[in-house]
Amino acid sequence: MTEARQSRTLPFRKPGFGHMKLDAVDVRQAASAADIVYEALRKAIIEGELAEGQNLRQDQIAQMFNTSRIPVREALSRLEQEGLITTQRYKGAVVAGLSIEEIEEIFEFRAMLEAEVMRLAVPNMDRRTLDAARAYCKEFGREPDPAKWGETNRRFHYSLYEAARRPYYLQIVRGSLDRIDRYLRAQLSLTDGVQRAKREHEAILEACLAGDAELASRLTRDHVLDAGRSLVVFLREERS
Amino acid sequence: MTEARQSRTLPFRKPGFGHMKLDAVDVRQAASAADIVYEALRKAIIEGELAEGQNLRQDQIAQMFNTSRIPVREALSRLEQEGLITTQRYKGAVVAGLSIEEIEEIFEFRAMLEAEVMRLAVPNMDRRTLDAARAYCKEFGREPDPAKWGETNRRFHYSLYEAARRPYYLQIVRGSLDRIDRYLRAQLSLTDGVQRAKREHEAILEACLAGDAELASRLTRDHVLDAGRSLVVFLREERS
DNA sequence: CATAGAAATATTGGATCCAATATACAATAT
DNA sequence: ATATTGTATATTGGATCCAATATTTCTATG
Repeated sequence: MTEARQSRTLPFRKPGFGHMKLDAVDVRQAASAADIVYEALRKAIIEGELAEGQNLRQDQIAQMFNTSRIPVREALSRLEQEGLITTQRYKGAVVAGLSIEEIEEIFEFRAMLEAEVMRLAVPNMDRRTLDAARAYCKEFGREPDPAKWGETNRRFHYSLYEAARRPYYLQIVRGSLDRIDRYLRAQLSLTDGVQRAKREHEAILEACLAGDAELASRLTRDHVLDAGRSLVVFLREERS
Repeated sequence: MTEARQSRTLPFRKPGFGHMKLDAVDVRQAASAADIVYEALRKAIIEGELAEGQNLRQDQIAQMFNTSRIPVREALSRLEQEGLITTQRYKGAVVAGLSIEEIEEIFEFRAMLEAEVMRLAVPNMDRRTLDAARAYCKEFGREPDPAKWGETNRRFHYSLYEAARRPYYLQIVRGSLDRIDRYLRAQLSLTDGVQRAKREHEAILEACLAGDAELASRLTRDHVLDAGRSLVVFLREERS
């Protein structure tokens, strides 16, 4: 709910009201019912709370949110556009599953994309960015709860990527990460992935601190590819 | 309409009916009203028939398609997810405009992405792909109607990119191209862009025929960056 | 008992209706 | 005249209703 509103809330300051110390919120961008349902479903799918193949009944979801099916349908159509669910006419929506080939392709894509974003980011990294990244890196290393690894992992990477100042790139990063986040979380939880991820994060951070864009980029690429390979091994085992 | 249905139609063949030569369509995936509205609006926006900032009244659109506002709203929410329109609660939707900075960023992104796709595609190009690409290349060179340049341009590039056999990459290519296609069309029509594009297409095709992935990739990158630079010059002139 | 067909039920897609909000414009006050 | 308030209209967001389709259950029949 808060998240939904935040996602539509921009810094807001109408001119001529400087004297009114009224921490005002731009009401025009308050979250609609559809926004709330969309954010909640997206989160649940990304975090793996809804299993792939799980049916999403409009009526049931509407009742859970105390609303009608209309906002639910709008949320579902957005999720489908994003690739997180698939729908069949008159049959309904299910949480999208990915084949191993699709997962491999998305990891390959992410490796390329995030390496490039990192290359663009390093030259813009200031003290504050690096401090924040260091904090998130430590947080990831210390986090004992596997359920939170996905989230802290994402925060660490984003804190660095933001320095690239490329909103469009980041939007694509978000989309591609959304699609495979569930699997990544499973891999972190169920293998030795965290130890390795931790070491790789530290190496990436080091390269950023040293201002070595080329190295940071290459390490990011390898980091993503490593996770992908490890995940694919894991899935081939699981799915056979 | 046809396009809408196509986008949901996958190769379909029920077993046990091999003798029935009845080019059957999977009715389950027939286009819904929302699909039709979505495809039509998307096409109109991409081709620049709807000017940026143009507002999209639900009722008006619904009447144009002889339907109610419900499918229109679903189409609009998909378009917003894709970034082709922006909406404000209780105020409605308008065709999204891009700042010059945003346009530059998307071109930079495309240059990276399409160069990579080309690198991956070249090793898989067979005779048929190359013949098709050659035909599209000629078609682009011969096309006298500026309104069709955008379309033929896209066909040429896609025919090569498809060899990469990377559906996810292609989906992202489509999304990024959708966002700036309008401007690209304007640039092709209103500058000497076509002549240059034609030469560059031929060079790219040559590299593909020679099987030189690295060269084809670099030429693709430069091709996109050239178009972007030329467009930005044009827009800075126009918008000042 | 197994199975094909029919009836009943559930679910989605779309139309219509109502409420919330925005916009345009008139009325009023300073 | 200008600014502010109130009112009418337009538009969107959401609820409810109906039609189209899918799924399940029941029944008849071999």
